[in-house]
Amino acid sequence: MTELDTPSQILAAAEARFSLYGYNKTTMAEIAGDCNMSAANLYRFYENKLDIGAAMAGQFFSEEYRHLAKIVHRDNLTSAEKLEEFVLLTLHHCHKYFTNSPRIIELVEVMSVQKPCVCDNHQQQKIELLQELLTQAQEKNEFVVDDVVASAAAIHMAILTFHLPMMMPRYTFEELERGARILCQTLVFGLKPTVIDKG
Amino acid sequence: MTELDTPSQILAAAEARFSLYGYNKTTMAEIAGDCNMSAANLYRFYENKLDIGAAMAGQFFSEEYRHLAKIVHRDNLTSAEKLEEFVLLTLHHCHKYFTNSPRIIELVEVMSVQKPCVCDNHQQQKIELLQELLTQAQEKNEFVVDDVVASAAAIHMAILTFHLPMMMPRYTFEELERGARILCQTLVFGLKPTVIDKG
DNA sequence: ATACTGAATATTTTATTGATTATTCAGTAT
DNA sequence: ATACTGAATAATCAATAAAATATTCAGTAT
Repeated sequence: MTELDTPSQILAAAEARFSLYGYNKTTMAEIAGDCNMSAANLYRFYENKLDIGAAMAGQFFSEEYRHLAKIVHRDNLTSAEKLEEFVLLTLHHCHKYFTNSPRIIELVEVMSVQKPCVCDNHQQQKIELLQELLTQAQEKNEFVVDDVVASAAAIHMAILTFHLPMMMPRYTFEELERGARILCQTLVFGLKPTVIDKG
Repeated sequence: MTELDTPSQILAAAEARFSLYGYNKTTMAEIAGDCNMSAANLYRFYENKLDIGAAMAGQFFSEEYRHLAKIVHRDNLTSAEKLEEFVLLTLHHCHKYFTNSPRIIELVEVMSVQKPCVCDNHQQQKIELLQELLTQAQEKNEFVVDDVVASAAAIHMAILTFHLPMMMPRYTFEELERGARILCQTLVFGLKPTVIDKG
């Protein structure tokens, strides 16, 4: 068991409290107490409580990011499969935390209002993964993409429903999963019939 | 100038107040005063204040619906053009009210929490228009759609960004419009290259 | 009966206060 | 100097009281 440096120790204590009691109900004094230090000392390592929350949300987001990146970098999937896996993983991640960890959702909601850059960064990273996916697909001649940056942004807008916690209660999980699959199918194959030119 | 019946007169007075001062800041006494009647009398025509708000939101929604229906029923547009017009009109409507009429947005937000059926009905109507669009397209051999109901639901999920007021401040209008166009293009033509089978 | 009102009651909002919590800082220990 | 604390201050939250508002209803006028 390797020793944690003080910032990590603080973050671990905060994570335990935030997960169990929520961001708002956790006090700096409690986090400090768990670390056997005074509340004042926390400020030597984090600017304020919001920064501790941001650090934890950052970890949470980067966990999702690593999974998504893994999908994009796998070499045994077609681009179409990668896109679908990408969207379904996004949905599963969001749905899982929405149903099982209302405390984490609370943290994310606080951040999206009071520290939006944390969420914005995560969204931007996901857009960049989509760009990478499209660029790969372009190179393998699996997709034809005129403007990778613009298309990634558009796809990201389209799959918003599947990573907004507020959308989870509006649909059943099955509806969302079905919608995600059909949307991906449509994005890949299009609504137009495939032209078979026998000439 | 045709005389308004009492319910319409009340609704007109409420509309004026809600538009100018917002739903929450408008009192039943004020609406009644504008109609030269007592507050108690309003209850002979509407169950409560929420119902007056719902009636007004209903008008607001049905205005958008009429415009969208007009697009779906036009006969000089291809299905692809209809889909794009549909999404762009949705975006323009949302953006216009978000930027020019924060009071209307307030009303819609109150309804979405306290009388969600009003908003749900509107969404359902829009989904049905999309179903109609897809059915038409199917008949004209412009689109190939396996399951019209499921596809309409999926497309509706995908274009959510363009009718959620909360999304308006996250992007510039140009970004949203560009995203909407590219998304529609992608939904119609797909990301895959069109197969030209010369066999 | 129908259309309405004024006054009574119930509910919601707003303002006020006290208590809790976040944050700062002067100062102690090493 | 570096790591930390206790106590002071500032900001936020929770409980309450006061005011405003929504809603009901007994009753008046036509």
